[in-house]
Amino acid sequence: MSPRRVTLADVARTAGVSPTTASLVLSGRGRELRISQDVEQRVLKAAAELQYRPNIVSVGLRTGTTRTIGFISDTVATSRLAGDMIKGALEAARERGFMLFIGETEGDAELERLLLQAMHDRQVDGIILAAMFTRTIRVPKGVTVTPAVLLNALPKQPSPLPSVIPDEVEAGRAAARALLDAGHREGIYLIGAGPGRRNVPAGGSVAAVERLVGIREVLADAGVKPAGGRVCRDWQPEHGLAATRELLKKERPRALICFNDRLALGAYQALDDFGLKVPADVSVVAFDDHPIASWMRPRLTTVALPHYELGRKAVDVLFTQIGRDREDDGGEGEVHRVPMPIRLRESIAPPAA
Amino acid sequence: MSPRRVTLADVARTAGVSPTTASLVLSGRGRELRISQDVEQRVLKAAAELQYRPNIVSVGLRTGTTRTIGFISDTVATSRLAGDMIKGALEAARERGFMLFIGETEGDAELERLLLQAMHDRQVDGIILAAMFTRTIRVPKGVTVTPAVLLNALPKQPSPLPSVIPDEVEAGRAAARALLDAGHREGIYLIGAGPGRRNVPAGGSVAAVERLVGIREVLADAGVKPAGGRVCRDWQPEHGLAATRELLKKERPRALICFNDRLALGAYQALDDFGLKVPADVSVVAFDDHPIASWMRPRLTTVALPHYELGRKAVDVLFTQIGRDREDDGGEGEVHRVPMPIRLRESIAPPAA
DNA sequence: TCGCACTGCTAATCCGATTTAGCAAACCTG
DNA sequence: CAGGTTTGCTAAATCGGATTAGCAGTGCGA
Repeated sequence: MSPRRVTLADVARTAGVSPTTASLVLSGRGRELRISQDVEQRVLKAAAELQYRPNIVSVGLRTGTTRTIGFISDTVATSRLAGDMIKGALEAARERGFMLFIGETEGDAELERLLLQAMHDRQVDGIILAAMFTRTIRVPKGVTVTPAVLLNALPKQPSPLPSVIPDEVEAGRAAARALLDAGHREGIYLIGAGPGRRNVPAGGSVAAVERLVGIREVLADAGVKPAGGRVCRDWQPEHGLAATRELLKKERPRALICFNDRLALGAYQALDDFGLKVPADVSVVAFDDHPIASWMRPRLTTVALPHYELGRKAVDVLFTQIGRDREDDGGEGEVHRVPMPIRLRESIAPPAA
Repeated sequence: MSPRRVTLADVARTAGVSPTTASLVLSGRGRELRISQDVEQRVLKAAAELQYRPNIVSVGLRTGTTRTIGFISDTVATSRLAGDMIKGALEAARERGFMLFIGETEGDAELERLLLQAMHDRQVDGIILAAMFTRTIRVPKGVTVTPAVLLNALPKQPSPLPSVIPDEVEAGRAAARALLDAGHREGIYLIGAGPGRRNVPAGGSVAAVERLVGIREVLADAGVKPAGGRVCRDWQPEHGLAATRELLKKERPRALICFNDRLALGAYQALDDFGLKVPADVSVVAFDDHPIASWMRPRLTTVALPHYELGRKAVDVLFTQIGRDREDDGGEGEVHRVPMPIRLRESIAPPAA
């Protein structure tokens, strides 16, 4: 062990005052409690010289606040997306002098319970419950004893917890608008879900439902109707490949709205198989802004999931919860929607004449 | 706030004993200190009924151990790779009842200092210093006051800290062996580094150096010499594309060893441009097992970076450090090498006759 | 019957801060 | 100059456990 941490008592001793006085000065309440300028200076000087830093564990025991928040997600590692959420949360927390505990449940309710316990045992000041893919989740009981926020998730049952989610409806609108802006009116097909409002994959994906709503709304407003669509059970490249191949056997699309970038990757392959060029023959727009989107040739225009911003926002919302005097815990939690910016790249062109 | 946490005093009261006795029983030292069976049972029963859980903050203050470890990396979010490392560390820690603080320095030494401070202030029991890309790092002073481990990194200056890194040399051997096993002897080109021992990109990438060593060793042992190689300044798809195009203008390779999967993605594109088929015309093997490796067509054979295992191993090593009585802190830190498994997929075939 | 060892438990202290209650000295005030 | 107020600081309690020192009560031998 190093030469032992410097404690408040050490500071008090070198300043020649009592620990009480030292504490008062260092917590900024010295003026208020009539500590003289002289003593104040001595304490400050001693603290600086000794490089005193309060022991947060001790403060935590006494005051109950540990300047720590718990971040529990269903999956951290599956994609870089979660990493960005964590990063956003991390930075927002750090700016306030807070640290993050992280935990991963892998969808296991028992593990979730254990993690929540472990965090409560460490007296976290608040908890962020994050989902990798936007979806509704069952809010575990025992979360509400502490300020908490749902991140990228909505409560399955009514709950007072606030949520932070991407604005998927607006994202759908943006994708559709991008095609309309390029002049597309016909031959617009959807890959992954649609064309009907109900044509969504099972599993309660919020993204599928809301993106579809936004797309249909903008198209309808422009008097355009999607020429067709394929629901994909899962949104992996192979499904995009299969669905697009299927489509190309019978139809000749002018534009594809793929429900995520991985589907679009498969769609590119299928288009290539049929000798169709992106974007000259077929325009493609997708969602997520996964790293592959900028590796694909031509680079894919896509509506980005703002993971970093979601993480930051969750911390912001959590802090307003912490700040609040938790009287008003009745009612439904607010839902905060974070904008999804469109990344215009090379996969959209005006329809060939 | 919930109905207040149950404390040891509560347990003692309902069991009708002193807090001391309750503490003794619950810490398992009851037998040793001659607490009667009867009392022991009463305490246990009371604890179970009240669902008592010790307040770790309090224990931390008294004993100095918080069942918490700090995980500081240069980048969390840039790739899913870090996510897997964190996941491995997370699970290994959880199995021992430990939680993880995470922090991200983004290469900023000042931020690193602040994070280390923040973690020390919270009395972490140990620290993992992780790098995203295997490399040598300057060990910040002040780390050694606590048990610590370098993850995916080697100390730049001599240091007593142990390191956990992927076994890149063996990975290089495995990649070369895979080609030899398929019957390749000629026209083997390296993309990203090589062919000479010194032909590595600037920046001190451990991966470049060690993979190259392993590749050259196995090839040399088989009496084979690489037909050529291209150093790529950065290992992104566009560099792989450019380097491979350059190569194909003059040469007709039979096999490519790409120094990572993203280079291989570019190489695939270049090969396609020249009308060459993988693996019929050219076999390709790479490193990392990035998610794209299994999305590429044909699916890429690659030597996997064992991020998950690296994370686990770092925690294991850290615990032996924590367990140790830190007398023997002289000498160099041990280096633990984690095997990199090869993922055989579809991108290697015997050379055409 | 006294002293001693042992058994079984508890009182008191400590970890490092915050916070409440209060005390001595200086200063007024009439 | 006694009595009250202010000023400026400190003692002591507290948070929730772990740990050390020690205290009754019993049994046993001399």
